[in-house]
Amino acid sequence: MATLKAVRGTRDLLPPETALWNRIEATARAVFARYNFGEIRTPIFEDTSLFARGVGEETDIVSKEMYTWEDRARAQSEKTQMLTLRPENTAGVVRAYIEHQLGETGQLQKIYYIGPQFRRERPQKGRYRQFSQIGAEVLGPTSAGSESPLRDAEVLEMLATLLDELGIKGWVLELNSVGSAADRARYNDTLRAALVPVVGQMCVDCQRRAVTNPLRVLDCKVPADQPIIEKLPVIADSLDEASKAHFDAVLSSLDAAGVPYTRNHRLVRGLDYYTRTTFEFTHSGLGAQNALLGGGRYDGLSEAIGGPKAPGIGFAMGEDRLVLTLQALEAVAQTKADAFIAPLGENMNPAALALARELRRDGLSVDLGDGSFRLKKSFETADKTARRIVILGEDELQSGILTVKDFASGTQSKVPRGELVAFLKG
RNA sequence: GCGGCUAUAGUUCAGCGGCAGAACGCCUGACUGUGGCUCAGGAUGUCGUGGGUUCGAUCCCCACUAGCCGCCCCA
Repeated sequence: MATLKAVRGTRDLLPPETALWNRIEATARAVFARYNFGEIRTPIFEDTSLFARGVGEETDIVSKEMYTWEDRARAQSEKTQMLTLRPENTAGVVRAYIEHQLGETGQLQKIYYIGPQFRRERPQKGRYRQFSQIGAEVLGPTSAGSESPLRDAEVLEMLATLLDELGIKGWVLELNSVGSAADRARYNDTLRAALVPVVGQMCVDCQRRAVTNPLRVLDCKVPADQPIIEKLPVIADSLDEASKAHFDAVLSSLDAAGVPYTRNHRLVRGLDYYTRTTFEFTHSGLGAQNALLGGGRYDGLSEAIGGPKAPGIGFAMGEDRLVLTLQALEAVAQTKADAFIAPLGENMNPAALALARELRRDGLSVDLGDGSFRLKKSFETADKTARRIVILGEDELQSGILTVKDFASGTQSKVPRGELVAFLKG
């Protein structure tokens, strides 16, 4: 029988790496709490039409990357339903916002999530079919200030803080505005027209993009095409006055807060729902998949899936990519237990468990060996998993004075049982 | 979905059309209640899977699977 393996694009996360995942998540939760965000947990699968309408039928995600299946009907009369493993979480959050009528509170909703997402792409480094995103959304009725550029700036400032606190050195914030839906349509026409005379000199991919999705031409990395792309009209010139003012206000708030950024006229994101501000935080250590996180404003998303007007802004961080970046930046240290208890002889095992229980109750992390181990083996094992070894033999049991050796210093001490906790905590 | 590279011990990797290798790690002992350093010894394995060529394939060929890199796209 063929051995079973994790399916393509999925993987197991093992210790000690999981400690890094936990640290990242704990740091994110702590930062979100300081900005007064609450956590949401939405289902891992949703009605397929949520993503079709929310993310956009024509996007790559919806058109070719979703895990979709027909749910089984339980009775003849029951209609089957198309379900999809969530490829991103913003649509689910907005669905929940609508379903629970959170707009009726009149308050700005500040929500974060941490969880797995699923896209059926070709796996490579930093790209998996099940991957984890940490994201947050700020949305609500216009009267709650959800449309304010201050919200955009605050989210970006929060992200700068979070990446700094995670210890991600060398991140770069790239910012653009894609304007309103009308602005974008106008720019699309402008771009299409500007491409007509030059597209013949460009790469085959660009010739295709010029027809299917002109905005994507801006993403082209072929060196020979760059001079042509440089001369194409930029979207900033197609924005209406309101979108321009919004973007300027975002930038001046970032300047005031001292958050560094670079404007990138060519930053075009692949989800249909983005309006006005779009951004990416990138890191050079990730290779081709260099985006640590991406996000933007989505003023029309709620309405697109049948809800009330609820402008919002949010982002999704690739947790897998944060892990890769941090692993490249620092060695992941194996955490060691405070003590390893080495019973000498199997008849000492019960007393060893009792001692371990005592120490653990006082908050110490304790590994427990086995009386069948020779002392040498206990030492070898202990040195790998703990900072100290506590020897529990007949002598120690009789006298109530335990032998403790510290591996870092090599010093050995005799410690009365009553003082052991204090000694190990010291 | 397309193109390129790769797949051999727990790990990192050599290797060759004719007995399967190294380093590190692991186990045992020198050392009977003392680890690290040292020394002596030991076990590593469907050579990714399936087919083909061949007297004989881990090696050559084909397909598949998986990983990595690039494209597409994205976190």
